[in-house]
Formats: sequence, structure tokens, C-alpha cells
Amino acid sequence: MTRRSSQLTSVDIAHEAGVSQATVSRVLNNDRYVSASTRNRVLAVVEAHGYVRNAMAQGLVKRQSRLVGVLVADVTNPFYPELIEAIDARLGAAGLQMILSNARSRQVEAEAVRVLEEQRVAGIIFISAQLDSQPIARLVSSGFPVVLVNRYVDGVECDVVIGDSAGGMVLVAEHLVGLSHRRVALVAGTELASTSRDRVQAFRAALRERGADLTAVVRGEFDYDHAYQAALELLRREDRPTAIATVNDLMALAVLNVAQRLALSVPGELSVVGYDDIPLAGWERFSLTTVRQPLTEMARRASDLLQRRLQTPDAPFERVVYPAELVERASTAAAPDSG
Amino acid sequence: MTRRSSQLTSVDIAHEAGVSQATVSRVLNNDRYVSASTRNRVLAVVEAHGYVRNAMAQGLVKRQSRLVGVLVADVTNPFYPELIEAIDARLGAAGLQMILSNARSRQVEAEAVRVLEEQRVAGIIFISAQLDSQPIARLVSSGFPVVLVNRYVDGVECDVVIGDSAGGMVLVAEHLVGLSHRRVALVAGTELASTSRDRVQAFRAALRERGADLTAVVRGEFDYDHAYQAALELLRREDRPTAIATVNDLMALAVLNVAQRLALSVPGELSVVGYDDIPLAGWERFSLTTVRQPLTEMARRASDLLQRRLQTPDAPFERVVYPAELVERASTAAAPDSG
DNA sequence: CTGTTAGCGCCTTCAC
DNA sequence: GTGAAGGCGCTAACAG
Repeated sequence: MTRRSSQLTSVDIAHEAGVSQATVSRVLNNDRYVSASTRNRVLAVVEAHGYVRNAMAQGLVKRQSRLVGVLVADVTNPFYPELIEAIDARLGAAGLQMILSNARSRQVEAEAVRVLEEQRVAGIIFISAQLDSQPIARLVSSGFPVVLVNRYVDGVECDVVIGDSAGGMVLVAEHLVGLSHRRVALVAGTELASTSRDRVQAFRAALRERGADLTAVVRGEFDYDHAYQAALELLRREDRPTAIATVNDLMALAVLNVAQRLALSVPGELSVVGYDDIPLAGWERFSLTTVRQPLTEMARRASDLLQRRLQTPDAPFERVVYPAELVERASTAAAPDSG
Repeated sequence: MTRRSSQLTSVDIAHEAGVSQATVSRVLNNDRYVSASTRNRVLAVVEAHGYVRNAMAQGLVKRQSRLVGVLVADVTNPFYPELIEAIDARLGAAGLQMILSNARSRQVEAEAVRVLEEQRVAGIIFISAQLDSQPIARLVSSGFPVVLVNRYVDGVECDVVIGDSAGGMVLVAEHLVGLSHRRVALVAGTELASTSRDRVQAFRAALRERGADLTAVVRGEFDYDHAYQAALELLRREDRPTAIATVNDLMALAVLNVAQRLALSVPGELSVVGYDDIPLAGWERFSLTTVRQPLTEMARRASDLLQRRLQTPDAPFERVVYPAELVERASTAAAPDSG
């Protein structure tokens, strides 16, 4: 069995190329002050031996790595991979490498942030920040580069990229009331997510203004199973709602499945509206009416904001808010009793 | 705006605690030869100042980081997050940190591997290895810790965790032939994936043995859009198949959506079978018959194999093969013309 | 343009 | 038990 040959160092390369180690370093860092001939010679040796520079040594000197932490609450929620993919691509194009951590609980998040700090990551992008996150508050107040995407945190001053939750829910309310729905329920997530909190609040207000009632608000986790249980409970009630809105698409898909299980026709007997417009929402089997957010664009913007922060630590913080847009598909129609 | 305070070092802690830096290091590494009193004193100072050790400096000395690279072809395919979540959790429990890279193309893969090598990751887990991957061949032959999950590579000797693809497809063939299907099509992926190649081959053989024809095999990417186009084409033919099997669930879901678009009833006019049994497959809106693979278990096993390899570099390579199991749901039924 | 010289923060013998 | 000392591989002045 072949043992791994101990890795080459820049000293080896220097020796081989007949130059000093510093020169190798210059070549590798594209320093201008190197003659073309020595540069080529060094590059040739590097190439020939498949030398790969040691990022730890480099980072130790520069007091920072080119790693960027990305924290998510639940990779299995299809909403997140959309963002993750775009973030990874964008960071990679800038020579940064993503370290993804899945942190379902507060404790796991704290632990994950700690590991990222050990790695001396250049910055951290939080995709599903909780309003009471201690680590985020601490990092930001210490001046560490933090970008919040999708969810923000009250009172925390940092770069933020979000969608207009209130605006989105107004569109949903308008749409449903326009279809004569009066008994509307909302399946939401925890109040610790700015998205959920803001959407619940905006939706309630928007419905009231239009003379409709938010008959029930169920709060829980953002995952499929919780939404499924919540919908099951809601739809088995005597006076079940004629429409259910949700705070993200995955939950709306759960509602759709529950409706099918209970043999309730959608949109005939029940209208369902999601949020985010993930690719799944457009599938024929769902055809979910939902609120579109420019996910890829948001992810890119977040990555760019982080990069700018790394280059210009003292730049003023930006708060980017993308407008919401209603995508009407086949999961909504006039309320059944609105004849 | 608060500037980031320059990070504390173990020297600072040592000074503060009135001990040498070496002692701080010993405490942090649970060295036995430290008196309880000094240990507590050091720990108190560490705690008080929120000191976080620098993984780059540590890694530089130890000549290895506690980072583990994980390479995937497409995070947005719901199959992968299932594995990723389990791998992340398992590695994390062992003090290892995942670096996830999304590599759709060969070139991106090579680039990603290079970045991981720069980071001196302890090992790399490939979730969607291509049979012709140069980086994998190179890493393995140099003795670098590599674990392949889900897909293997011919002739590459390393730890591997896979499902029994051939066995799985035999189950599918049996099932469909048992339902009297004679015109069966298969929507597959590239031949460069061991999974796809093996499944195509086994399926063809199994059908033939049972007197049925594999009327068409479509090969392409593993993603939703390609499968969708392929299904559209297949189902618009004069002599369309009565059953379509696929090489993963996402593709089967695409087929289901196409069927709905073409107003073909499933399973009345068309039977559909997937592979993997991701959570989506069980949703009421799909109720997809598919081949179950113990995804979480496979991911854990892969993580464990990597850890063992790190501890015992010369241990013999393991090749773990999990048996396949058919999960019959509502997307399959007797062939329409089998009266 | 290129070599020499200090470290970066930590682990690890080696003495005491 | 604990401290002193020497790197790990690389970057960044500082001389030439």
C-alpha cells in the first residue's frame, strides 16, 4: 500500500528551481517584481511536481483564511440548497471557499460558529438567523464580517439581504380576499425567524383591512412534518378554512399532500398559497400559487456584500430588500361557499 | 464602528494565567500531565476571555486540518441533502468539520479538489464520483484518505459505501413484469456514474430474462430538467412505454409531472418507478414506487470509514454494499393493455 | 529583481 | 508537573 508522500513545500520548489523560497512565494502570489524567466522556471517546477500551497501556513501569516462559513438550519428543506448553490458558486469565483454547517438547534449553531472561529473564517453568512441568536450578536458587535440572508435580526447592525415579507403577504391577502375567501388560516414557523414573524403580522393586518379573518395561525418548525401535522389538524376541524397560506413553499406542499390525503380538492375546496417559489412549486403535481423571491440573486448579493466587507471593513452596512411578486398558479381559486 | 479586536493567542492566555504557553497548550489538548489547579486556572482564563484556538496554527504543526471535504454534483437534487446532513452530523460528532463543494462539471471538481488540498483536509468524501475522475484516481494512488459513497470508481482501491444497484433493478424488473408490462423504458443518467451504468445494465438483463423488452434507454444528466425532457419525448411517441423506470427519484418525479401534463393517468396508463426512496417519494402527491436505499445509514457509514482511515491509514479498504428493497406505492399497477 | 530575515500561533521534544 | 526552545510552511518587510 502506497503511503502518502509527505507534501512538498515551497522550500522544495525553491531548491528545485534554484531560487529562494521568497521568490517562489512571489510567483505564487503574482507579485509583479519577478522576471519572466524565473517566473516560468518556478511555475514549471510547481507544475511538474504538482505542488499545492499550504493554506494553513498562508492563513497563519495573513491572520485569516479564505474560508467562509455558511450556516443553515436545514439543508433538506429545498429552499436552502437553492441559496447554497448560488453562494458557493459566487464565493468560489472570488477564490473563497464555503464551509457549510447544518445547525438545527441553538446549541448546534453555537458549536458550529465556534468551529468556524477556530478556522478563522473570513466571514460568516447566516441563511436562517434566529432573532435571539447570541453568536450573531456577539460576532457582529465584535466587528466580525457577518451577512444575513433571508432572515435578519432586530437591532443587529450588519449587511442584510432579504425579501419584502410584508409586501409579499399583502399580495397573498389581496389575492385570497379577491377570490372571496373569508376563513383563512396561516401555517407559520417560529416567532424567532424574522420572516415568519413579519409575514404573520403583515398577513393578519392585510386580511383585517380587507374584511377577512385570519381564523388560525399555527406556529412550529419550518419543516415538512410539522406543517403536515398542522395542516391535518386544521383541515379536520368543523369550520375548516377555505384557504391556507404558509410561510414557505415546503410547508405549502405539505398542506397540498394533506389535502389529497383527506380527499379535499384543491383549489375546489381549498386554496393553498406558499412562499419563495422554489422550483418544486412549479411542478405540475403541485402548481402552487406562491410569492416569488429572487433566490439566486439574493444569494449572489449576499456573497458580494461579504466580499465587499472583507475588502472594505468600514464600509457602511447595507440592507438590501427585494420586492415580492405573486405567482398565480392552480392551487388557488374562488372560495367554495362564495356562490 | 467597532473594529475587530485582534484575536487572543495562547500566549496571552498563558501570561494572564501566569503559566507558560506550553502549559496552556497542554490544558487545551487534555494532556494528563497538568495539575488540577493550574488546569482550572487556565480554563478559567480561557473562559473569561472567550479564547478560541487557531486551527490554522494547530494544523500547521500537526500537518493536517480537521476539515473534511465533501464533494457533490448537485445540492439541489434532494437526494444529496439527505446524505449531506447525515455526513455533517456524523463528522461533527467526531470533531471534524465538513467543507462542502458543489461540482457540476469535471473542471469544477478538479478545482474544488485543489482547494481542498490547499486546506490540507484530512480526507475527502465523494458522493457523486464520476468513473473517469482524474482527481480521485490521483488522490487514491497517492494514499490520500478518500471515501466514495453512492457511486464507486472502477479499479480505484479505496473505502466505498454503495447500494446494490443490480439487485435493486432486478426487483424493479420483477415488479413490472409481474404487472404484465412488456414495453418498458428507462430514463438514466450518464454512463460515467457507476450507479446509472450498473442499473441500466442490470435492468436490461433482468427484463430480457423475464421476456420483456427495454424499449428505450435515455441517458443524460441526473437532474430534473433533463429527465423532464426525456420523459416528454418518450411519452409522446406512438408506441409509448407502459412503464418508465428511472435511475433516481428526482427523475421519476419529473416523469410523473410530465404524465400529468400530458393527461396520462398514473398508474392507469403509465407506471413509474424511481430509485433511492427520498422523502419526497412518499408524499401523497407522488406516492412513488421506488427502491429504498438506507441513505442516512450509508452516509454515517461513509463518515465512519473515513474516520477509521484517519486513525488507521493502513487498514484494509472496505467496500460496504447495502441491499436494495422495493417500496411499492401507488405509481405502479398492471399494464393497461394486459387485459 | 532577488535573497535574507523575522515572525504568524501552536505543538512537542527536552531539560529541570 | 512545567518551562524553554525549535520548528510547521508561508508572507512581508528590508536589504542589496
